[in-house]
Amino acid sequence: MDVNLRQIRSFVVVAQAGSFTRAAELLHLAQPTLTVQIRRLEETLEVKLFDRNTRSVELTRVGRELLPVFQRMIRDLDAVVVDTRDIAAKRRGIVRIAALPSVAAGALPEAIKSFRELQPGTSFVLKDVIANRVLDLVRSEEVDLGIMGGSVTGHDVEVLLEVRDRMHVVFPAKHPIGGIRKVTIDDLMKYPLVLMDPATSVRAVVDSAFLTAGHIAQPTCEATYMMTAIAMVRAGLGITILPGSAREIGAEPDLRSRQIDVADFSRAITIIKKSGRTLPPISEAFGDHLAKSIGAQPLFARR
Amino acid sequence: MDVNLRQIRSFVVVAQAGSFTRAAELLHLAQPTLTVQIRRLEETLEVKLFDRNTRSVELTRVGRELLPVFQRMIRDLDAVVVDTRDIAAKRRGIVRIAALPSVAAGALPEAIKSFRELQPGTSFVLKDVIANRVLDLVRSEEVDLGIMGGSVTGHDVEVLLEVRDRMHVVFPAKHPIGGIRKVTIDDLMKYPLVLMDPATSVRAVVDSAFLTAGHIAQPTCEATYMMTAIAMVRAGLGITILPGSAREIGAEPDLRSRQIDVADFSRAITIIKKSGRTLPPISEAFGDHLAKSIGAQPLFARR
DNA sequence: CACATCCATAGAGAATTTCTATCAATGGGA
DNA sequence: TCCCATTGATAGAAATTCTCTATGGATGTG
Repeated sequence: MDVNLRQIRSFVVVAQAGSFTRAAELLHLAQPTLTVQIRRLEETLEVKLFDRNTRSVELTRVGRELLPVFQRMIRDLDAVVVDTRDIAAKRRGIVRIAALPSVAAGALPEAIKSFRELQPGTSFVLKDVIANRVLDLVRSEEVDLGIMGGSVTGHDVEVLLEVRDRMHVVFPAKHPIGGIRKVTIDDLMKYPLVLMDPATSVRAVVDSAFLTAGHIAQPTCEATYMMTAIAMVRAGLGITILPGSAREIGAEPDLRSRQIDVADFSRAITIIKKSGRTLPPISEAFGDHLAKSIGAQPLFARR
Repeated sequence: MDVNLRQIRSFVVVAQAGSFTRAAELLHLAQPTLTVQIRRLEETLEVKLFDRNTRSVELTRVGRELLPVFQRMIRDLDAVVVDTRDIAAKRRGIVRIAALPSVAAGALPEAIKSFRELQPGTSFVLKDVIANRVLDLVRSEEVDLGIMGGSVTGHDVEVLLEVRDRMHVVFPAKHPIGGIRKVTIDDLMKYPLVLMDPATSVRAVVDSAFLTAGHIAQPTCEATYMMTAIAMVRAGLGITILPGSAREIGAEPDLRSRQIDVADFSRAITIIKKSGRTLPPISEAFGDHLAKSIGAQPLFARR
C-alpha cells in the first residue's frame, strides 16, 4: 500500500485533537474510520505513530517528529489548490504580452489600466518588440498574446482581432498642407518627407501606398522611432506619415495631423494567440478585453 | 472532491512522458485510468492542465507552472516515507539518554561504541545529570532511556535492568589496608576517610552501610566528583569508597582498590524507560543492547 | 464495583478506482 | 485523396478501497 492524503490529514487531526473520537467529529467521519486510517498509515510507514489505549492517545516520538512535516505538506498542498482556483476564477494571474512599441506605448496601457480595475489581482509581463518577434514569441509560447503589425495567416496562430490603423500626415501648424481637405499621395509628394526607417512596418505601408499611386517615396530624413520623426518635423525638416494611433501625434502643441484619405493606406494591427492552446483564464479574459477596448477606439477601423 | 496523491503522481508522469499511453505503461495502469484521473484533477483544480488531442499532449501554461510544485511534493513525500522506514528498520535514528555521570563516563561509551558498529546510522544525545534528574527526564520523555542510581518503583517507568555496583575501597599502593583480605566497615573506620558529597548517590549508600554497622561516617574531606576524591587519596589525605564501575579507579598507577565484602554495600544501577510508550525502534534496540552490555560486565552484579 | 468513556474489530454497504471494449479524431503514407 | 495506424475519450463492468453501524474490551472515576 501507498500513503494517502486522507490518512495524512487524519493523522494530523488526531494528533492535534489528542483523541480519535474528537478528531472523527472534526472530520465528519465515524470513529472506526480513523482507527483504520491510522493503522493503515502506521503499516505503510512501518512505525507506530500513537501510543493509545482507551484512556489516552499520545504521539510516539517518531509520530511527534513526523507531525510538523505532514502538517507542512497538507498546508502547502491546500495553498496550491487555493492558488490554482484563484487562477481559474481569474482572481489572480500573470498576463504575458508581446506588442509593437507603438501599441505598447499607445492603446495597451489604457487597456491594462481598465482591466486592472476589474481584476486587481492581475500582473502583466509586457515585451515591446519589433514586427516579427511578436509572432515568434507567440509561436514559442513565451507570451500568451501578441499584438503585431500586418495580417497573419497560418494555422498555428489564431487572430482575436484585426483592425486598421489609418495613416496620418503630421505637419507644423502653419504648413500649407493644413489647407487641404482630402490629402492624397500626390499632395504628399509636393513636400519634403520625413519617413520611418525601411525596417519598420509603417514604412512598408507607406512605400506600398506610394507605389500603388505610381510614386516612389523619397525621404529627406529617416527615423527609426516615431518620436524622432516628430522632432524632425517640428524642426521644419518636412512632414511625416504616422499611424493614427501613435501617441506621439497629439503630444506636440505646434504640430497638426490629418488622416490621409487613400484607400487601404493603413497598417493592420492584429491581436493573436497560439491556436489550440489553453491560456491562463486571466490571459484569455484580457485578450477579450483588449479586443473590445481596441475595437471600440475610433482611431482604429474594423476591417 | 479533493485532490489525491495518485492523481498528482499521474499528472507528473503524464507531463514528463508527454503521452497518456506511455505514462500508463510507466505506471502500470490502463490508459483510460489516466484519462479519468487527469480529468478529475482538472475538475478539482478547476483549470485545464493539458492541451491534448489524439496527436499531442502538451501542458497548458498553468499546468507547466504547477508541474515543478507537484514534483517537489511527490519527491518530499517519498523522501519522508523512505526516511521513516529507515527509522523503522533501525538503519537510522537518534537515541536520547540521560545517565549518571559515573555511568556516562564509564560503561556507556563502550556500549555506544559497540552498538554503532552494528548500526552505524545511529546518533546519540547523551545528558549526564545527577540522580533524580534522570527520572524527571524519562518521565517528561525528553529522553528515551535513563540510567540512574537507586531502585525505581512507580507505574510510569519500566525497569529494563537493575544491577548492583559493588563498593570498593581505594587507597595508596603502600597503605596498610592493602594487607586486609576481607575489608569490613570496621576496617574502614580506622583510617581517615575521603567521602563523596552527601548529595551524591554514592554517599547515600556509604552512610547507610556505616549506619547498619553501627557507625557514622566521619569524612576528612568531601568531594563532589570522583576524580577529586581520587586526587585527595593520591595526596595522602585518606582512603575513599567508590563504586567498582568508576573509571577513575583503575586510572591511577599509584592507587589500589579492593571490593568491600559487606552484604548489600552496593549501589543499584537501573536502566529505565517510560512505561506504555513506544520508543523509536533504534532506541528500543539500544536499550536491549545496553542492558545486555552492562549485565555482562563483571563489575556489576545482577540482583 | 458499576458505569461511562474510548479505541478496536468485524462485516455490510457505499463509493471510488481501474479495467476491458470500443469510438472518434488525426496525421502520415500509399 | 483516401486508408490506416495511433492516440485520447467514453461507457459500463469488475475490483478494490473506504466508510459505516454494531459491538466488544479495556480503563479510570465516583
